[in-house]
Amino acid sequence: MLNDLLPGRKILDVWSSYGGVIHRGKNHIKNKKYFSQFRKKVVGEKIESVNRRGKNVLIHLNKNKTILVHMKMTGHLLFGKYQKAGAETKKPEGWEKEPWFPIKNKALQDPFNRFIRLVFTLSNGKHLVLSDVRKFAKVCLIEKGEKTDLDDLGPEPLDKNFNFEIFKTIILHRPNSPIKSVLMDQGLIAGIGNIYSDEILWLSGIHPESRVSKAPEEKLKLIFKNIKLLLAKGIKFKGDSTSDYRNPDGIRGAFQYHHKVYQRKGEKCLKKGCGGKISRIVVGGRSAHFCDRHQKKY
DNA sequence: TGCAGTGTTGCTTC
DNA sequence: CGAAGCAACACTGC
Repeated sequence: MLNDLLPGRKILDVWSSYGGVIHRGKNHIKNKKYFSQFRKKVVGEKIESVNRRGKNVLIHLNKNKTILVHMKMTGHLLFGKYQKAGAETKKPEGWEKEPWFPIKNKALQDPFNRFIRLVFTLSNGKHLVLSDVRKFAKVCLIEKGEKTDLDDLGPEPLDKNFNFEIFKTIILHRPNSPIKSVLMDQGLIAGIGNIYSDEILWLSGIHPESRVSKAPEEKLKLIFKNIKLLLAKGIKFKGDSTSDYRNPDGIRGAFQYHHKVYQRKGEKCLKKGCGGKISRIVVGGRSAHFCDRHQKKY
């Protein structure tokens, strides 16, 4: 979607609401002065293309520079016409926390889009903004040859070359770990988060705490198949807006309407004829939802 | 009212 | 090496 909107536009200016939204190098190093360095390097550049690696959005500029955006829990990128409040301008109600607000666009005026921490002013009167309630999101500039977080990511699960044998080899590097933690380890496989791991394991009929090496081959095959299936479904429905996530046009994704287990604690299992109930436990520090009947623990 | 919970990840400690 | 616990942060819902 951003790849339809951004390429060809020039970055005219960058604004941020707090020092620290811009990070540098590997491992999340924060420093207020990085913002001015970042701004100097990207202003005047033209956006060539946009793509994704794992959970990172990559905005490629000319001269071998790439802006990396990781939205973490509550970040989302929005695109449209925005205005910065001044002495004369009046903001919509509820938008007092940050100075930027969208002009004449109902979807962008969604209350979950209020937390505008970073603004790229683009050519032709449009803006790319980052809304992020919890301020976990991270943005950094990658210059050619620099080491980045991307170097540590596992393969893309939707890549045609990512086959069952590769999957099996990768996850068996952590034979005694719970399967859910392994699926969510970005260094093993890139891009699977908490919601998708729960949904993958429900569909595969395997308990989130199952040890990788104990799971039978046919279960691993099922998990492999369902990773591809559910990530593709997530993309098809334009993401999951259980919480605050919005698409670049400000509109909700629809994957939340297709949850079978995530956040269904205490409700009936939706698998035909199962009759089980959904439980919630903590695995690897994250909430894990599963059916107490048809998800087998190995 | 207080506290658990939250599309995530990195650091510290053991 | 790996696992657990905590930290970053702000808000919602029970």
